[in-house]
Amino acid sequence: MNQITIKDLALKLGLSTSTISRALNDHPDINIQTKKLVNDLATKLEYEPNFMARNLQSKNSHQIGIIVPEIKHDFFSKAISGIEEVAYKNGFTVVVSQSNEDVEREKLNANSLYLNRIAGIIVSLSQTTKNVDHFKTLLSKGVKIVMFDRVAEGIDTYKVVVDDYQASYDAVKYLIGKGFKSIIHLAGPQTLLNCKNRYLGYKAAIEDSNIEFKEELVFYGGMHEDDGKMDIENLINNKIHFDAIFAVNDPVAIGASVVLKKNGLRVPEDVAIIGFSNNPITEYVSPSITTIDQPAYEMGKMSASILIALIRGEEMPTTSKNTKLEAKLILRESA
Amino acid sequence: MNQITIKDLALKLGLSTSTISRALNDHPDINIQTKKLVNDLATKLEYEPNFMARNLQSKNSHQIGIIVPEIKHDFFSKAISGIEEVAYKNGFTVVVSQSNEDVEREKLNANSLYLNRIAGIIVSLSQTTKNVDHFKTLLSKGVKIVMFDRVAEGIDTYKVVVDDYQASYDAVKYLIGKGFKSIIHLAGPQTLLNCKNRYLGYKAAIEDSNIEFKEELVFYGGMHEDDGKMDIENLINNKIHFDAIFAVNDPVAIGASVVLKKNGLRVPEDVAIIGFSNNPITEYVSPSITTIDQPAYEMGKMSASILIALIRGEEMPTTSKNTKLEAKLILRESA
DNA sequence: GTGAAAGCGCTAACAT
DNA sequence: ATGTTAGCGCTTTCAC
Repeated sequence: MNQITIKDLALKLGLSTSTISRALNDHPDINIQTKKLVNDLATKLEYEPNFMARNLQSKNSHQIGIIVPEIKHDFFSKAISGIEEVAYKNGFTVVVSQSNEDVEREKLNANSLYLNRIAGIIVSLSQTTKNVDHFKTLLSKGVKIVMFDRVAEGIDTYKVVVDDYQASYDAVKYLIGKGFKSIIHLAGPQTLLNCKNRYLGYKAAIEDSNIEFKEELVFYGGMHEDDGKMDIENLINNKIHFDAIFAVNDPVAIGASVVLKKNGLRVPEDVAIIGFSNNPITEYVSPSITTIDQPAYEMGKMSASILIALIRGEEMPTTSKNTKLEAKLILRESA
Repeated sequence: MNQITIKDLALKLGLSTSTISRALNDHPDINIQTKKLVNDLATKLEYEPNFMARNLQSKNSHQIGIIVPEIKHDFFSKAISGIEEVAYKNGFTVVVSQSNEDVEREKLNANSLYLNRIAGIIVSLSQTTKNVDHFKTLLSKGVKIVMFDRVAEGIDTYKVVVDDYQASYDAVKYLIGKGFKSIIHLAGPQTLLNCKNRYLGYKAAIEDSNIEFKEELVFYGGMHEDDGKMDIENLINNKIHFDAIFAVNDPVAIGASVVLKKNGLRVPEDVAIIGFSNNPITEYVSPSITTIDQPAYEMGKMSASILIALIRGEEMPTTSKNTKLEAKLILRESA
């Protein structure tokens, strides 16, 4: 573990550490021959710069912190891959942490990243995050933050989302066009802006048609499979009539589908279903689930590009603080 | 971004930085009143220690690096959660990176972790990793390494696996007991020890029964869905007879299942299938896939415990360098 | 073109 | 119980 340092190189070459440092960093002042000398010895001795020392000196770490609810969700793991892609290309490494849908864990993660003097944070909020004061604090301390997908209102930072409103609007319009009349919405936490927009898109689509909007047909819950199951079980037990479901995301849609089948209801003949995110599993379940594709990988890349520009104080890749990427309806068997 | 440092505290309190440092770290020598004084001011001023400086000084980072093929696989994301769990409890943070099944990327990731003076590395090898010289190099530089699931032979480090041999043996014995006679094996890269053991378990189960073992019934390929598809397509095109499949993992099993269905073959009546890993998707596909459950979360926790003990030079939680956890057959519709 | 010296924030041996 | 000093490995002014 005995690391070669620039001091070692300096000693062997009879030069000063500053010359070594400059040579290694290709500083214009240094004689080209000296540079060669230094670099040759460095490779020969397998010199590896100590990033910790360099970071301490330069006061920033070239590490990007990511906080997502759960990496096991296909959407998030794809987004992370996108972030990694851009990060590596720009000489940044990536630290991933999960909030497990728990605000408290989210706070801990955020703070721990900060203590490690992370260069910036890319975050997608947990379900239980009601307010984002912990991120506002970091922001005020100068930490660069980009939010994606699960973003919050009322925090002044860059955000990368999909046009949740429009995509939801289109999906529900599609259901209406197919003749469905009692379309319920299994909604997510309205503190999350994307969930709110999905709800608003649903509402607008209904109101723009000749159907009466009923708030009683909106059921607010979580974003897991169990939430979808519970909602539909309740509806069936209470004999509430509906012929289509617009779910806030795919797990909820799948949970709903499972319960419907168990109760002898046919999908889509008796009840149609549309989910959100295009999780690969939606293609495998039977019936396969109609859903909305979010460009997860692209969202990750975009978030990273923005964050890195922010860190470097460079020109931003986007004009607006709110980047909206396109999402599109993927037709399958369930609707 | 102007950080409060111990120097600031020292100045305000008229004490030396060393006293502040010791007070903050609860050093026994320090007067209890002084400690209170220091800690109170620290909280008041929102002092946050600079980990980079601390790490530079102590020459280690309290960061654990993870390298997995792809985080989107349920097995790996669960394992990562397990690692995180233990890491956080012990004051370590976690840096995740993906090799994308590419050795070259794996090498880059490993080296980048090393340059960042990571405290240790937990790795599950990529499919394309034929030799592990890059890890041997790190090992010789004193980096602590733990391998899990996709481990290699011929490298002297701690490993956490499932009893792949026994689990495979049991699965194939189960198929034989059900009366299947032409059981093929869709095998993974034999450079990965777990793949090799799954193959050996398959072979032993066959040989221990009254069935002739035929190497022609073993098909070596990758670990993705497409590999399973390709193999089965070829078999069908070449009219090779088989009545059961033991696949090296779930994606391969699912790929096989899809092609069988497409060709009008019934699962399990015409061909039975058993996968490996208990990916949640195996429960959702139709027919659901019989598979072997690996305790992913536990494996992650165990790997992290071992690595941290290794880093701290503490007593090891395991007696052997090879930890084997139990895997068990989960019966579903496909076999 | 190169060197000397200071400092990033923190810790720890060695005083006192 | 507290202070002084040095140093972790690197970069960067300021000299020459």
